[in-house]
Amino acid sequence: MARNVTLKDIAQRAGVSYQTVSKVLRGQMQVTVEVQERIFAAVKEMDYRPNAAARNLRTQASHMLGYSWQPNRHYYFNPVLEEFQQSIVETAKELGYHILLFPQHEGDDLLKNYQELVLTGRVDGFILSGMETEDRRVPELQQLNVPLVAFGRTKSTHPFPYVDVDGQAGIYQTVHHLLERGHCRIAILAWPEASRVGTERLSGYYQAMEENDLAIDPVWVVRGEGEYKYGYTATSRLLDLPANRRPTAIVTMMDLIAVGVVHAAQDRGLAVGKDLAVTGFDDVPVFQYFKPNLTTLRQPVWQVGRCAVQLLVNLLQGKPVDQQQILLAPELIIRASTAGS
Amino acid sequence: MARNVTLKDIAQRAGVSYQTVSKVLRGQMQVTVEVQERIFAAVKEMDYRPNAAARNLRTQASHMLGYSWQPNRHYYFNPVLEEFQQSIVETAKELGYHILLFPQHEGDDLLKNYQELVLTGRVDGFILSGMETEDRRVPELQQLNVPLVAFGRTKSTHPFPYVDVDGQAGIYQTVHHLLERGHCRIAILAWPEASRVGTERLSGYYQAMEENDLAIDPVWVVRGEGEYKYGYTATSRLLDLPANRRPTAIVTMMDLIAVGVVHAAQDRGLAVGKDLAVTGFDDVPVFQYFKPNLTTLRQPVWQVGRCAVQLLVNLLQGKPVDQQQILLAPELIIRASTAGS
DNA sequence: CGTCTAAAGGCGAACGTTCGCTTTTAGATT
DNA sequence: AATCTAAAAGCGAACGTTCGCCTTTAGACG
Repeated sequence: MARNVTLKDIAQRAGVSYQTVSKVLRGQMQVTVEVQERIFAAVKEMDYRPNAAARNLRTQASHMLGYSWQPNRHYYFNPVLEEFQQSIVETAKELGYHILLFPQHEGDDLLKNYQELVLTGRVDGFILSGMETEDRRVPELQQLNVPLVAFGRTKSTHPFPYVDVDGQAGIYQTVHHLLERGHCRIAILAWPEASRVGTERLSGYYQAMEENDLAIDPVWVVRGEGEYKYGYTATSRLLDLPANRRPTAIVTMMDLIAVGVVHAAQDRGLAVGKDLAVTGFDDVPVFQYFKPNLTTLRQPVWQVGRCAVQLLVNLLQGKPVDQQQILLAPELIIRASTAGS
Repeated sequence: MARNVTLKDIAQRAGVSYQTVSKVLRGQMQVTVEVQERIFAAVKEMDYRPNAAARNLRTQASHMLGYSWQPNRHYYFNPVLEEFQQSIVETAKELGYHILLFPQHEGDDLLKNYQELVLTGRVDGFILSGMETEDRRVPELQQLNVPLVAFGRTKSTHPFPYVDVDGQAGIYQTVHHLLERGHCRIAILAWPEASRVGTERLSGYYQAMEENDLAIDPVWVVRGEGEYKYGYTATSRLLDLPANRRPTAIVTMMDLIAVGVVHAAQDRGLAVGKDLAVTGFDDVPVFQYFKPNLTTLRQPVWQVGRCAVQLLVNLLQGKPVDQQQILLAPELIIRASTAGS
């Protein structure tokens, strides 16, 4: 590979000192028009690019952001990963940053891995996703004094910058939609009590039901873990209830769970959308090939990525930020699974 | 953030010159046991990490690999992305490298983007995936003299290092399996003639059929583009054939296409697995929730990632490599969609 | 006892920037 | 015509490494 073009090469050709070239290129210095033109011409002709390592060394910043997510331990199926990655890469690029990949496996020694990246100066800050209720990453990074922005909140009392989707508003909207369709016995497959996201979404359900003065049978609120199977078994139990307590609609917090619900209903000969309404969460693209198509909440993943990167970069550059905690509303997509009869 | 610990800090504490510390830490120099112990003790106590930017500047290498893939332009659904990313990150880490994210959108000015990364010295080489038959990235990167390893081949006559899955062997195996199950009218939904991968996989079909002295009705070999819809419409046409020419098994090159096939068959009241055998390609995890489960070819994605990174790093470090073109066999996973009657 | 040798460690320089201060130049002001 | 001032450009130093060569030291040998 040919030796790289440096500031000195440009300076020589333009007949100025190399420091002047540096300043002119970054707009830190005023020079006569001729000099400026000579410099820009030389840059163009020689195809000069500033050396990243030298710049990083001098400015003590890498212009790299680490992106950390927690891979699903069971199998590879992360509906928002690709979209999110693309949005953060694109936004970072616009702001002059790059994204370094940094998956965080179950058993990994977190602290050590993060230190490795931070103390070597390889990254300036982190974007975290796949947040858990009690996420170890947040306190540990904060202790290291590393700027971070998370996609999602934790239970932590210590405030930190995040961008999240307003699950409460989303579920509220969903339940509202079902009420409009005439349902009044609505069940919800929630998550364990310890789940922060779950609890918050559930409150959207309570809110909508209360606003319409509907009594909630305690058995309609199911708490449980798991995905497809959870949806299937929980639904079987709900459908075993006597007719006057049996729900006519089931709200879930994940498309895959909703698919479990659909299958449980179909296995009993029920027509989903007609005999039973079902809703999901996430709008996973591939489920468009399931019948019936799912009414679901689409997260504004792209926008979350944009906000997160913008926020992080502002923090890094010491710019004032108006909001360190951002909440975005999901969009209700109405499809056949709640079509009504 | 506290000032970073440097070689000089360690040197001072250990009572040697900082250059000596550098050499000892990298095993380039022999010193007395006492000195060595003093150095290691100081490193440990002060938690020293070499500064990446300084090291990169001096060694003219970034120890970063760019990972470039071409996002699906229609929607986000890349079954192997996450697994592949994790395998390359893990392998890179073992070899002292990091992965920089670099999605390549449709309309992007390739050359400019790559130059940006390479000429600034931000990455040492590239891992490419999502290869197209005539992939512009390969010649352009080669012209820039940038080391690369691809996941997949192109039609290019110019040889380049790649790791790929042996689609011919995979389809051969699949057809062989169907023959054993007693099928002899086997159709295949191939890709357009221009597709390199498609043509190669198709040859596995011809090979298996010929070895068993089976005549191939030309209408069984369908060429077409698209995904789900292609599977659906092509199947409808095949099932319209008169009984003595109608295939009893359909081989596809993608799970999603296979799902289209399954739906087309089911819509005519056929029982897939019994009346019609169907096979996919990729073993997309989420299709385990489709009925019937698909017989499919699982790509050794993790191993591909490992090989690709190892190969690239060897090339970068000028180590001798025995094989620049690596072919790995996919694994046939037999499930209900070819169960037989 | 002087000389040679290898091992142990030191030292200057360079990688390509950016930063802050100094010098030169040209034009305006007294 | 001497002085002042701001604009234009230059210059040395530093960021934290690695590299190659040089110096010192101690022990072996004739």
